[in-house]
Amino acid sequence: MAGVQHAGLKTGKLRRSGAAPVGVLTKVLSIFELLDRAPGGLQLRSIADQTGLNKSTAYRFLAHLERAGYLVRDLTGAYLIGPRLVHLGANSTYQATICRLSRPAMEELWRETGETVNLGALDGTEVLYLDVLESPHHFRLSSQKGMRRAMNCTALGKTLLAWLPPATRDELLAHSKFEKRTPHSITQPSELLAELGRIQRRGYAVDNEEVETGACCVAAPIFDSSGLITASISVAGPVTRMGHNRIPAVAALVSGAAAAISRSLGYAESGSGRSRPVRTRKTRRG
Amino acid sequence: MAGVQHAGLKTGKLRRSGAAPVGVLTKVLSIFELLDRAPGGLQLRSIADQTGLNKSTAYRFLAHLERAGYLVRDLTGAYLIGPRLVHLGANSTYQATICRLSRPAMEELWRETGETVNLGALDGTEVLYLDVLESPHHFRLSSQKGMRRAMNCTALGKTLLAWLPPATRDELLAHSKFEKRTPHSITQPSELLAELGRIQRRGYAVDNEEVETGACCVAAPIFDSSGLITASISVAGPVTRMGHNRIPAVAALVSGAAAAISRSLGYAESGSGRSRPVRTRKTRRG
DNA sequence: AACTCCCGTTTCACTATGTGGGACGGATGC
DNA sequence: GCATCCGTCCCACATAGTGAAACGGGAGTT
Repeated sequence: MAGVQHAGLKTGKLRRSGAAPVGVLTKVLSIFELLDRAPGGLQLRSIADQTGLNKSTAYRFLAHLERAGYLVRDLTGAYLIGPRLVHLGANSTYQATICRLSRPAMEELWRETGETVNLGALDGTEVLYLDVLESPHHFRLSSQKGMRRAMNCTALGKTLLAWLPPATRDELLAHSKFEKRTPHSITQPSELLAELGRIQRRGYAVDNEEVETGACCVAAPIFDSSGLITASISVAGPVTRMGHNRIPAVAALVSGAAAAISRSLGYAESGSGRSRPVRTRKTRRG
Repeated sequence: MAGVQHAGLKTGKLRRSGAAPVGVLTKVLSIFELLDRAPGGLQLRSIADQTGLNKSTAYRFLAHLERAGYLVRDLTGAYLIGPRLVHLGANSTYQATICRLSRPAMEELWRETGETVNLGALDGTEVLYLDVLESPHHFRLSSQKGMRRAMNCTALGKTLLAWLPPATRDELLAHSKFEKRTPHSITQPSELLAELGRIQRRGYAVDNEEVETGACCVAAPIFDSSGLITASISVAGPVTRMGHNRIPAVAALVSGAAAAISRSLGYAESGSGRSRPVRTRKTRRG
């Protein structure tokens, strides 16, 4: 016990969701995240130091987690993320979760624009259409769930590429093939890279008759709680209804929907606080 | 203090960690595992019911986990495994962990047999060599880390196939091609299936000049804490040193090493405990 | 509208539970 | 030999977690 420390932040009542946090949980999650950042594993001592937990407390947690198969130890005694933790999300494909969480926003977008709404994610070197809501118009762009398309000529694909970490993106581009479906399709790598830069600066992607002559498409990125792009949402319609002057308005709606989905995935736009110290219990009378 | 006072056994020799379990952890992990088995998500009420937790308690945990990004909620309020949980093990590839944990057992096996020791895992439709310790003999079987081979003609591959869940195995076999590297290689699916049955009954796999004429290989399966096969370990040498009469002895050593690695991965051979009820705190009178 | 039922959320007094300083014993290194 | 450092274990203490009950609000029924 090192005296009273009120020195820390005295952020008043910033708590947005009601229930009080559980101390044990805060501590255990901080261990998870510490270990996630340490591929080589960590010893009890350094875990205790880096999380600010008491050595006994950390030990109790680690021992419990090890017995449960969530952590493993190597011969030096270092703790590593274990099999049970790695496989946790494996059953319910995460894509199904994204699909389900996106539904409300997709439906709202569908109502607002009256056009076909698509949800897509990266799958291998292609875009996989996770979900589609078709426009009620007779003249519409028809897609279907489960369909795949090349990255280079769709707004969904270009969006996914634009926000991918550079290293991942470059490796992906090296292995993917560029389709030329219309005269507008971008097939030059250098040209595509320039386009990705424009997209990122602008905040959304436009497919101007690049996949189908007469078709126009506007897409925005969806991020998860770790800040990585996990999916992309788009509105697609004939150029007759999606003229140049309508695109900014549609883009605003698509971006709004994408932001809403990101939020429900736990994405907090104020990309902040990497390492927050764990508050340990303090005796009341210091 | 009800319950845990003596923490059970006083066996100093067994490396079982003796720290008393943490109630909150037990409860939270039971929520994780419940949600992992429910791809469609679960409501607060049914989570509380199925884990035996009090509704308030479950709520507090769920709210905290949601705020931390470990869980997400769909519009009906159902809780789902969230992005942070899915990506937890993603940084340190799990294969690196297996490698590290296997080292001691591999080195012991290497000392005991004096032959080349291989560690392999399934990667796509092939065997990926995760680690290799080469025999000190001048006449030896040389392999290297990162190498890939077809499943059908290696002891490692046959082992991985033999213990795979049948559905996974069948799908895999349908998409993989069979190499015929020597006259002994098994290329008939029906013949391979029969061999897999023999392997599973026997407990280990033998490659008798199926990948290289004059080479012999003995492999055993490695399981993780969920009971799934995650890797395979083998000893490889020239038939001149690995004669038929030496194979049972080598197989015993390989199986021992495999079992040791499985144990360090959290595998408990007494395949039990699917659903244990969570012990909740009892009201005072009991 | 008014009533009912069923959830999720919040509250609050109580005490069982997690806590952490300290002790023990085994490695490793001067 | 002595000095460190580490993981493990112990135990009295008081705080943090607990859960019954109350609250609030949406959906269905009359």
